[in-house]
Amino acid sequence: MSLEWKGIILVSLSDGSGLGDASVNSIVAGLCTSPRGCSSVCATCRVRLYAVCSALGEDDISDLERLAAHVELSPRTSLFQAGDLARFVYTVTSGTLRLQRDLADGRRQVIGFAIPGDFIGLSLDETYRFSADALTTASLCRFDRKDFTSLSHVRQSLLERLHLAATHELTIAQDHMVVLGRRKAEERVAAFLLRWRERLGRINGRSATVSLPMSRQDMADHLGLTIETVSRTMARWMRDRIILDVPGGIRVLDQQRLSAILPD
Amino acid sequence: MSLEWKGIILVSLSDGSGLGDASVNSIVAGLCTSPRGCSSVCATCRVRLYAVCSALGEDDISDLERLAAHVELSPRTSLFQAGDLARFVYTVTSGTLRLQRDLADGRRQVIGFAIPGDFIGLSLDETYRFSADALTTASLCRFDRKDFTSLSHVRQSLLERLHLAATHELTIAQDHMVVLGRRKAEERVAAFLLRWRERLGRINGRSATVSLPMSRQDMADHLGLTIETVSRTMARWMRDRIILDVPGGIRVLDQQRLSAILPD
DNA sequence: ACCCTCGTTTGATCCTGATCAAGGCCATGG
DNA sequence: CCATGGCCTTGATCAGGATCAAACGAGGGT
Repeated sequence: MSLEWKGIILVSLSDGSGLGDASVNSIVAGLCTSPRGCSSVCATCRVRLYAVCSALGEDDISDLERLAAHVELSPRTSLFQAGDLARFVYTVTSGTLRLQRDLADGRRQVIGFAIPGDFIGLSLDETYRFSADALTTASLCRFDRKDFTSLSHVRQSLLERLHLAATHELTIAQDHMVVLGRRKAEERVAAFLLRWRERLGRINGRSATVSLPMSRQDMADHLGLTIETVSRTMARWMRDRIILDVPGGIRVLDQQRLSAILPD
Repeated sequence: MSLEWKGIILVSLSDGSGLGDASVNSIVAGLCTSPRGCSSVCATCRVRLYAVCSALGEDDISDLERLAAHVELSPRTSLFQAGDLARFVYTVTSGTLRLQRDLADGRRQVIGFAIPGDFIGLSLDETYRFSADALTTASLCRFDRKDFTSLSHVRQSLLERLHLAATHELTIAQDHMVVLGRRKAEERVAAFLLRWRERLGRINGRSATVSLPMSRQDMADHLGLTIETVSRTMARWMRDRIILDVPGGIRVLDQQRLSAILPD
């Protein structure tokens, strides 16, 4: 199977994301022979302390850096498709991606959304079990899966951090099972908004304004609902002044009532 | 919080499970000072090659064995409850357990079922996020969580195997999200039967007869359905000669048609 | 300005699976 | 022997959310 990188911009666009020249450097990191020169990339990385990379200190980070390639995606482009040969693993450094599985008849399940600091590509299989698509402009650190695995054998702290990430993902997945299996429509939407806000808060700082880079359809496919149900639910909350419609997201006006929708 | 071990039989009952005297020895494994004496326990363990223990060879297994305590549960007894202090991790050696989360208003989500070889207790939290209850008589190897973690720092292969288990669990959880989010009632039941059969086949050998130690209610709570829907669906399949009712389970008569229910 | 398109909202109706209710089966114990 | 209770099955009815349908509104292109 050929690995086509549809829509990937391999050269950083200096789009004001703050990475700027560092991103350009990172593209050639795999070829970089100067330890001093390479270290500037991870040194300026905004997610370094949240991502699996945090496992490695100043002294060891260059081992990882040598393996890293920088990837930029434009909105609506695919990082990989379910079934593709799983050659790479990724750390998201900016933007939001959608992870989904598709059934033969067109039904979709959005497994989750990946945001800065998230690790993508945990898999036992030789192929990816889901597709990953950029919802916004997104940048990622790309590692060859084999190299990354090898390094994790040498630097045990990296393996520990990887295991932590997997366990964390598992917890999230199990939480979501409860939502999908036993929550009513309104509760599902509330659960999503509250958790999404919480997640964003952990990287951006807590805010009443919650950006929603995904479409209503994406939310519906994540929550096992239809787009109409999601739309109606949120419209009702807007009438009730629980949330406010803002461009690119919503603002939580009444956290109390929103939380109260979710019996726990 | 006090740790009450409701219903746990600490002494093996020699119930014909094949562990017999070895189980009795394992209870005192934590105190055992003779390497020769202790090693007999893991040496005769039927799940050793499937479980996380497989990470350790003949030479290192005694390290793990020294930490192990053997636990037996009678049917309908609890191993731990959601919210309990997570002091231990477990490997199932025989029997079936039900893992579930409960909502305040009585709704339940069965996260999954644990069978021989499965590892229970992966968690970031200080407390368990779900309850674990025995459906049948069950035996488990119990490890102090701290000790187990420490050992995994020393014996890297154990950490690797643990990470493998977590990743495997994650894959299963994500598969189940698709079932809960996008499958119709009939497809959910079919998906469950087929996967359960597959799982049992991996440890017992493939068979048309599938034992179902869980109740209809458990299946319903696993699949996000009601007991009536599960019952009606299986009753229809029995009329259609797709499956046959046998005590304690079912027999698959027509694998073809059962698989065909699941568009993939 | 116009029309497209795409995502979203809103309304009307339908249907799958939930809920309510009753009865069957079988093990246990008096 | 029958009473009890747990679990399962089956039937009747209901309703939450899906489906069908139409209109809206914000870009973007001509």
